[in-house]
Amino acid sequence: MAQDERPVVLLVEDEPAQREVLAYNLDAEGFRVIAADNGEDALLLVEEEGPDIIILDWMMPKLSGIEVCRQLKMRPETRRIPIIMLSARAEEVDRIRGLETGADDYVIKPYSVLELMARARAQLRRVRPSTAGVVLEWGDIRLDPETHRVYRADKVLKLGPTEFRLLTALIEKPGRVWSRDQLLDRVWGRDIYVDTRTVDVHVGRLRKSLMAEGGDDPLRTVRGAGYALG
Amino acid sequence: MAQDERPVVLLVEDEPAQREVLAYNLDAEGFRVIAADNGEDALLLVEEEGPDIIILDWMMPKLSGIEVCRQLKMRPETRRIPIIMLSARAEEVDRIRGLETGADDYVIKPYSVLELMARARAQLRRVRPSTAGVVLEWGDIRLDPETHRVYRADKVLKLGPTEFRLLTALIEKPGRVWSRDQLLDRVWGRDIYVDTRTVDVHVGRLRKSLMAEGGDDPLRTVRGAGYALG
DNA sequence: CATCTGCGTAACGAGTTTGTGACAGTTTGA
DNA sequence: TCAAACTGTCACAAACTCGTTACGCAGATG
Repeated sequence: MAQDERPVVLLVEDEPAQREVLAYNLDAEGFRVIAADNGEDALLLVEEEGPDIIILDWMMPKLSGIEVCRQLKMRPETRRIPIIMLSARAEEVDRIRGLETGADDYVIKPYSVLELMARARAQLRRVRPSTAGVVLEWGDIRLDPETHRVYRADKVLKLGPTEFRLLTALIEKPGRVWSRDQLLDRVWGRDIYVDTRTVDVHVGRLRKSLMAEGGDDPLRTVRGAGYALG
Repeated sequence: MAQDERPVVLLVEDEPAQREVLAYNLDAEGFRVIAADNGEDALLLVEEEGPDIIILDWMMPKLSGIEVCRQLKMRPETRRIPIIMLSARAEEVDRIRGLETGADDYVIKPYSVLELMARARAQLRRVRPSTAGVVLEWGDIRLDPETHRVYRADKVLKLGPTEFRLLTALIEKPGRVWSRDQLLDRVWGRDIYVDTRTVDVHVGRLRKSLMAEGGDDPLRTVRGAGYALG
């Protein structure tokens, strides 16, 4: 799942004027917009960019919106991306067809831009509910206490329980140096007896995990004092 | 909670084999099915049961589907019930005629059962948009608290009561990690004494049910912390 | 330079946590 | 009433983590 700040919308519309208006509004709405003016390019962009939602015009050169929709909804790895269809035809029959091909919603031209924005947001909420809790961040490292997930540069990292608690302790006050004893208190618990060298080992393991996908070492060793994040 | 809040479909088809197949699928799709094998009975059942949607065969003894449709669409108290017509004739002329009589949609035999189901759902959504109240969704998993039904990729899953409650708890905040104790509180009840390992077993059972029709494991085990959906 | 102290890390066995099949008791529905 | 479905517990295996130790390197000290 793309964990960029802004959700990515793929806008597929062959009419440049329409495309520009929509792109502008979607951008203002907080989406990152990528666009295509035909079905073939659209399918390619889906693979390359993995958008969070797709807005798809019905009539298009090369590959119709219906066909693009059908193909995307057949593949397991893309079927979960919400698709909103745009059409100039108002007939009820068309509406039904649109739903049949698997489109998640359907807007008839001329539409209100606000309505389309609202529907886009609704679809996005449905598939990718926002984790509204507190997220701790430092640099490109993000730690979500609620989901117990740690990201670096938008990639999910795999940490052991102690590594997770250690990082939580460090990221709460970035830059601050903690002695080994302080860390033992905070991470292991006040009354547990563990050798202070254990801290070194776990800092080492955390370093390795944080750098598993590349990137600098974000942990700072302060000789004679302890450790800090940043 | 209402025991049977399922939408009612009236299935009118004189061919027993066809009727059975459709009835089975409609049931699996979440409809309560009532059936008739001729037009006269159909009209009676509409009065007695007030179905939410009607699937109507074209050719039938006593009173043809066209005639039933026309009569229903003339009466104000029944005209709003969506009607889907089935026909063996593929000619476009028939299609138009069907729509003229007031049918809301039209399916030509041989049809894909899935297609018919999709159209039935679409019609129902159109007339009765808030039929289901809140539906909880995550990815391709859908849970309808009102009908007590769980779908994955549009297929109905069979869950035990505890599995259902467990999934409900998890899907309310997708991604969030719940400790075993929290889950015991939420799913089993605050003051019940149950071993925490029971949670593991039910998570295992839920996993099995969710993956019965294929698909990834949507449940995440967070070692030392608990479980999460996604 | 020789020595000393602190730190990084591979390796390892012990201990913990989790997954799961089996089972007996209970509930549900026909 | 009976059969089927469901529940909670247990036991065992597998997977995973933990803390410790030992050894080598780097900086500091003199």
